[in-house]
Amino acid sequence: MAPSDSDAIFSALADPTRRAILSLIGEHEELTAGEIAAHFDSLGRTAVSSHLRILRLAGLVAERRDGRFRHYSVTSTPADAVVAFLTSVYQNSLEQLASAVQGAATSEDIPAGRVEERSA
Amino acid sequence: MAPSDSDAIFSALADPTRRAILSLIGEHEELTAGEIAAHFDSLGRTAVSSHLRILRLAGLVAERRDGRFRHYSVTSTPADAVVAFLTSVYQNSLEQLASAVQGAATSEDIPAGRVEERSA
DNA sequence: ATCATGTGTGCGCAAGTATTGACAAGCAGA
DNA sequence: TCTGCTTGTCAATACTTGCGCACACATGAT
Repeated sequence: MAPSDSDAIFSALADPTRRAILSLIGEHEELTAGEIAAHFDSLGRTAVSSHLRILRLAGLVAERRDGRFRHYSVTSTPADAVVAFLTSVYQNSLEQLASAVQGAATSEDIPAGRVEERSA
Repeated sequence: MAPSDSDAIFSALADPTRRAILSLIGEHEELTAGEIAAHFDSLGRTAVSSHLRILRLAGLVAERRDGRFRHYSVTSTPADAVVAFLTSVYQNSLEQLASAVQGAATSEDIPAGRVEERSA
């Protein structure tokens, strides 16, 4: 199964910048590469593009081409691989995981606690 | 106290060998470093030890010293950082995430472990 | 044609990984 | 006690991977 390669997903998630990009996209519905690059102007466009490419190859984001723009959005399925791994390891703490997810899922789409990324 | 550094956790989870070690420990309650190294005899003891050290520093495993043995077990809380990130990104697909977790949470049988953070 | 958006490529630098050799800690036997 | 053996880690080395940057190219709008 190509879309859910655990290795690619976890590797992609390993980089804090990529997690920040993912969070940023998650906040909005769609974001262009330029918008993303503008948020991390400490990084060059090529760096952001590279991260986007890795995220895309891992199946974490989807690309929609609109003219010369490329809109990126988060995909819904990749979390499966992460959850699958978590369930295989943290069987004992799954209740907490389930409650955490449920607590967030019951509220429709409130901006759940922003994940605190590296505070450089 | 830093509630499990997201960066360290995701970095630790990035390596497939470490994920395999984590899964292996998760299957059993406790495993000694030698037991783990025996499972990956393609790796040397030092390599396994390094991975264990990284997992320990990330708070993913706990170490219990028993004579000259060191028993490793998975901790119960580290999933928090992963869940926090997942909820912040995949808000729209949380229902599916919740169902996936619930489906796997039905089989819990292990008493909760204790979180023992060892800082060097 | 000109400019803007976004990506691919090559290079340099940094971080991580596996191996070898050696060391500290602990148990068993004489 | 001391010696021998096992467990597990530390130190140093070499190899591989990955990130970020500068330049150039492809695509699309004016």
